[in-house]
Amino acid sequence: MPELPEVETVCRGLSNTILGRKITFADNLRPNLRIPFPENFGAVLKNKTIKNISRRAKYILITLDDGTIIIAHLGMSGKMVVFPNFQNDRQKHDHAIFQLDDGKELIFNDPRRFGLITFSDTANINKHKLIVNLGIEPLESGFDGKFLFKKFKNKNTPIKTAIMDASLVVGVGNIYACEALFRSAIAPTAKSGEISAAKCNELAGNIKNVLFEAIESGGSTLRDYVGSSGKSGYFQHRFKVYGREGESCVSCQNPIKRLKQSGRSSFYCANCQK
DNA sequence: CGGCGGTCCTGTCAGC
DNA sequence: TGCTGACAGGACCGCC
Repeated sequence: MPELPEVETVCRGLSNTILGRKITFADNLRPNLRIPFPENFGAVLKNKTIKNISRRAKYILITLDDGTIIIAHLGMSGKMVVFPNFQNDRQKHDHAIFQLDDGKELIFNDPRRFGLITFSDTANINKHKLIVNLGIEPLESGFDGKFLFKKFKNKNTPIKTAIMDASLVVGVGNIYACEALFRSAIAPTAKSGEISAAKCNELAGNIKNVLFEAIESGGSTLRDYVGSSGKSGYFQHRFKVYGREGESCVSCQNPIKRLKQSGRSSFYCANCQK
């Protein structure tokens, strides 16, 4: 999936292309993704105008002129792509379509169906089940070394698992967790409670930097991620450890290793990261 | 409550 | 060529 930089790239792309447009027709092409589509999906959206597009964690929030908010998540394999014309043929795994008053069409496609689309509204969005327990945004100023040091106190959880915990900090997925730990020279298995205040500062800074740089590069494309314009990202060419098992460390030339933590692959340099 | 494993689903790739 | 198993960007849920 898209991690935070990819979702941010999609949001920016959508803002540039569909903001202010009216939805003339919308439909879900199957009853559910990870959760069921809302009842009356098309009827609720018809003739509503798109007033705002934002992001909270990896959720895309599309606010309409009546206060309805479309909550969309791309899961592991989801895409939201704007086409210049209404499409005659539906592609495999197209699950929802939004036709706009300027003739463009927004399509939600998700092979693995780990994504979701549901509704909330401006009065209730912060209380929404999917939103209410989310932790701090990593690119906001409140996310810093002090914050991490405080949260990590007395925690036995491996640092990699901790920074991927969305109730602590959102949007740090497997790729950027690995990359930020490498930049900080911290082993993914290090106990979070044993990370010094100085190292927490370094780590918070590197999480921000790696996310910023990835957003600047239009995200990372592994298999088939594309932004809302259908373009690939470029940050994957700058991975130092992710997906590089057996290749040499860019810093010390020792081979990059891989291990499983909470069911996810962690890539790291055992020599550089302690 | 914290932490971990299983699970949802399809697609791709390596190995035999 | 075709089968099988491992693995993939996420995150919820339930179990200890």
